[in-house]
This record gives sequence, C-alpha cells and structure tokens, in this order.
Amino acid sequence: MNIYKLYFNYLIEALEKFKSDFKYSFKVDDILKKLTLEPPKNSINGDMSTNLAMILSKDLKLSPKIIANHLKVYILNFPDVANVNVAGPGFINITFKQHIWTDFISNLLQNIENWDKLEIGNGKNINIEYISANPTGPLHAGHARGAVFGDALASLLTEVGYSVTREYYINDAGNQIEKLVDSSLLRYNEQITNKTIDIPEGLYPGEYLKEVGKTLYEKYGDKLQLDDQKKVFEKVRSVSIEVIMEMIKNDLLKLGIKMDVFTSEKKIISGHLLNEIIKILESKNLIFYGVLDPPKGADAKNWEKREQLLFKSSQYGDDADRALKKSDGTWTYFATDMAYHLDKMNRTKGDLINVLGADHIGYISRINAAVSALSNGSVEIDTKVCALVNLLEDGKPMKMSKRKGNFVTLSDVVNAVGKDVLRFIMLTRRNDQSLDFDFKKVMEKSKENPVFYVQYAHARCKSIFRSSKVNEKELILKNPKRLKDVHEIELIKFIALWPRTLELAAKNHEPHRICYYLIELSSIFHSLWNKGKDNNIKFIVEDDLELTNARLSLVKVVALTIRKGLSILKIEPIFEM
RNA sequence: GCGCUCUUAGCUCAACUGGAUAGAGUAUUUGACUUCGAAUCAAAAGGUUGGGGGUUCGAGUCCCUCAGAGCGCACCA
Repeated sequence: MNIYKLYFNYLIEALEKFKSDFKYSFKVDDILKKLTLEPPKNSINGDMSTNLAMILSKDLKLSPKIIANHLKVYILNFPDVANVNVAGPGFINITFKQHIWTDFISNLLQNIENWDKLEIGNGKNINIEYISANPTGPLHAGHARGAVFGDALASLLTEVGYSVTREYYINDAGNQIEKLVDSSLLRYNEQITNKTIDIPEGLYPGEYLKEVGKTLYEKYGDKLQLDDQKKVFEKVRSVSIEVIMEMIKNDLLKLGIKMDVFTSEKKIISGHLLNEIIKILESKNLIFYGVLDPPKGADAKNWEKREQLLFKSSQYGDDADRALKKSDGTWTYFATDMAYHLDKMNRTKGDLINVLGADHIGYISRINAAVSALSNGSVEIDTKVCALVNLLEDGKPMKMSKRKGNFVTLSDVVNAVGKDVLRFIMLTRRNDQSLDFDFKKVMEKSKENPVFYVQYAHARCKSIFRSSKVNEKELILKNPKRLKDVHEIELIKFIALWPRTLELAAKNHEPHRICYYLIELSSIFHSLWNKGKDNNIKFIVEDDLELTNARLSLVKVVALTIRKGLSILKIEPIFEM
C-alpha cells in the first residue's frame, strides 16, 4: 500500500471533477505531466503537498491561490483528511488524521511481501552493459565502481518489474590483443626454458600471465610454436582470453556479481551485423565517403587528408561525423560497437543502459546517435558515467604504477574490506561525482562509516527482539493506535516514503538513493532509540504488553525495510555486531 | 584550440528532475551512559549553491556567458 500513489489517484479524480464542474477546457494529461504530490520539506506544512493550483494557473488565467481555494473543497472530501490549507505561492497542503499512519503500519504488516511492490517495468526487457573491462588482466580497484553501480542498478530494475539482462562486452580484438598474445608467448617460453624473461616495454608485465603460459604449456607441451604463425596466434589468443576471463569472472563473483551474457567483439566482427548496419544506414542515407576536418589545435600535426566511409552522426546531435573504416580497410572500433549495439537491440527488444567510466564521456553522443539511427528512435539508451574513485590510505593517496603492473586489484580490495562494505561505499555517491575510498575510514566502526551505521541500526532492531524474547516473524500487531508519540509517527511517515524512494531510484537509474534512504532511516531509528532514556518511550514496556507489542511491530518494520534496501544492493544484513 | 562532465557550509556530500526558510555527516562548542548495546543521541554555530546575466508565479536544478577542475579530441580500443 503506497499512500502517495493512493492520494495521487484521488487528486486526479478531483482534477477531473473540478474540470467538469467549472467546464474548463484544459487538457488533463498535460497537467498530469507536471503534477506532484510530495511530502513538504518542512513538516510544519502538513503531510503532503501538491503544486496542482500553480500548474493550472496559466491555463485558467487565474492566480494560483484562487484556484487552490476552489480545489481545497474537493480535497477536504478525500478520506482521512484532517486539514487542508493553501500556503506560499499556491501550494495545497494536506494534513491527515493520525490514524492513517497507524493504519498504514497495520496494513503493511499484513502485506509484508507486497506492500512496496512497484510495477514500473511491467516485464519490459532492459539490457544493462557494465564493466566490459579489457580481457588483458584481472580487474583492478578502479573497476569496482562501475561493477557495483551496474549490478545494483540491475538488481533495482529487477525489483521494480523489469526483465533485466546483465551483459559484459569482451573486447577480444584489436591491437591490445596482439600485445596480450605476445606477452603470453613470453610467459609460455618461460615455462619451456624455465628461465625468467624480461617483459619489454609496451607489453603486459603482470605476473598473472604466468598462469596463461602454464596453461599453454599444459595444453600444447613445447610444440606450440611449430605450427604456422596464424594458428599459433589463434591458439594463444583463445587460451589467454579464456584464462583471463576466468580470473575476471572470479573477481566479480567475489563482489557478488554474476553476468547473464558475455558477448565477444571478435564474434561481432566476423558476423553479418556489420553488413547489416551498413545496409540500414544506406537505406536512410546516413552514410557517405567524405573527408573529416582535422582536429583543431596541436594534435593536428599527424593528420592527413583522407577520404573515409563516414556515418552522419552529426545529424543525431553528435558534434562530428564518425569514421566507420580505418585506412587499412578494416572496421573502426566504433563501427564494430554500432554492430554490437544492433546485436543488443535485436536480442533485448527493449531499452539499453550502458555504464561507462568517466574517460569515455566523449564517446556517449556518437553511441546515442548510432542507437537512434539504427532503431528509428524507438530504443531508449541511457548512458551512466561513473566518475573516478580516489583510493586513499588514511587520507593519503595510494601509489600505483600501471607500467610496473603493481596496481591494487579488485580482489585485493574485496579481501581487505569485504564485499558488502565495498558495495555500499561505492553507492554512497551519485555515479557522476568522484568518490574517495579510504581504506581506513571504511573499516571504521563509527557513524563516519555509513555501512556500519546502517548495519548497527539493524543489529539494534534484532537486539530488541532478543531482549524482549519475542519472535520477530511471529509478531502480530494487536492495537496500532497505541503508536501515538510524534517520534513514532515521524518514523512511520518515513517508512511510507520507501516506495517513493524505490520509484525515484529506479526511474532515474540512481541506486545511490537507496543508500541515502537507509542512512536516514537508521538515523531516525537511532534517535528514537535514544529517546528511551529521557522521554520514556522505550520499546519494551514491561507493564504494558499491548504497547510493547505495538512498538515492537514498528521495530519489525524498520528491520524489514533495512533488509529490503540492503537486499536490493545485494548486501547481507548483520544481526549482531 | 574544440567538445563532454563537474563546481553546493572550513572539509566530504544530499536535495523527490522547476517548488516553500537549500539539508546530512565531519571538524568546532556544549550536553546525555543506574539503558532493550553511548560503536549512539540532543543542541548551538556554519550558505550570495564558483562569478555575472536571462527564461517564469518560482531556479542549486533550464538557457547564455566568464572562471576553475577532470576527461577526451581522424585512423587506437
């Protein structure tokens, strides 16, 4: 039962009645687009507030206050409304009779499984591509953010009724793979000769490739390089990728992540989809041979004038047209990526989400252009950019050298702080804001560490049940009206905001909202707990079983909501600290 | 040089996508343990939302402009 949704519907009914009573001609749908019903920032303004009068003002050519006073009459007739007043520039503020909140808790407890169920997705397919790290080595710490963000978003969208595909694009083609093969071969030769080989500049020096060398040796003995060059390359390539992807999958598993689909770039290139996109683009007259402008500024030195096959992405808001073929006649990365997006669209038959690192920001508009062009604008693509993570050790930046290969790996971080802490912290910032990850702080057991703070609130809930010797699961609320204290009502009102939070998070693809909600819920709960000291609103009142029962029910709802929020983020609740 | 993104309290960040007096944490000052766990809570103080202009009933949010930071800039991936 979602109180906000319920009263939003009442509001729509009232609007239609108002329209017909006064014979107005405004379009209800246009008004609905702008209509809000939300808790006012300041609780002095009541329980809910709507902007209805203000958005009608233009169509009706009347001042918002006059309209509000007319609407007030309708709203006063809504069930359980105690008071309606018009305030500020024309807000209509509604205050409910108190029993609406206690009834709400009572209903919630009778419908624990479904009270916050939202059907936003309605089973619609959505494909979310995230991580997609190059298969040239295990994941490093920097990958954690995109990985957790994408995974939490996938989980969130599943929760609200989408059919979600979690997808990883393997960049197993191109120059970097050649370097990888060269590096792997050196490690293979190490196996044969039993001598350490210096990895030259430009190749991958990481120790992890020793495992690739070993696997090659186990598979082919010392005869591998007797074959012709092409075949050797292919064998080494496939073993390298296989071994490294296995490492990556294990890293992800440690973070609680399991992808549904892995798509290979190489397969895209060798498939028919590239021809397909050319056909589509040709039929729309979006493709031509032309010469691009040289890049302005210092980099223009190496530029040479050349006619290329181009996609008119500038017609779709990109700032330049983009090359589809390289000078050697092979496809550009972008062309392949276009084909890959067509592949995703064909499989998904729904919308797409890409999660990228901040270093790919400049790439977004051309992919958007590609998707619009290929789908005739019928497929929505949302690209979420994850900003940088600064790894700190007690406030000081950690030193990493990519060249030497001694970066902090993702699995190092998970081993140090645990998957749940890492997941939560990665979501305590909006995705587009940079984030400080301080190894010392995230392990701290204090309010400064939000994971701990939320977990502590949950543990406290459980501690109350332990002390009261009441079984949380079997608890049945007897008399909700015993919840009277303003602080209890405040907590209930905040619980009522949970479905709204879920909805906002899901619609805007912003899982961080769940974290912030849980932190605030914990704060309200900790506060209520401490009220037990001076205001005599302890949860357990020994000579009043009915009151204890009511308060324990409230505690149960808090614990349930925290667990629900954490489960969406795929974090385990802690029962005892 | 061009483009994209960002700039909110001393510091780290929110702000229901255009709503009312911009909120938390931290640091500072002060107070609360005979308790169902003080790993917590309460209170004070802290702001021209980077500067300037515009759009409108109303702007941190949209548009323009300037400044600063990050990332990217034919053919790489």
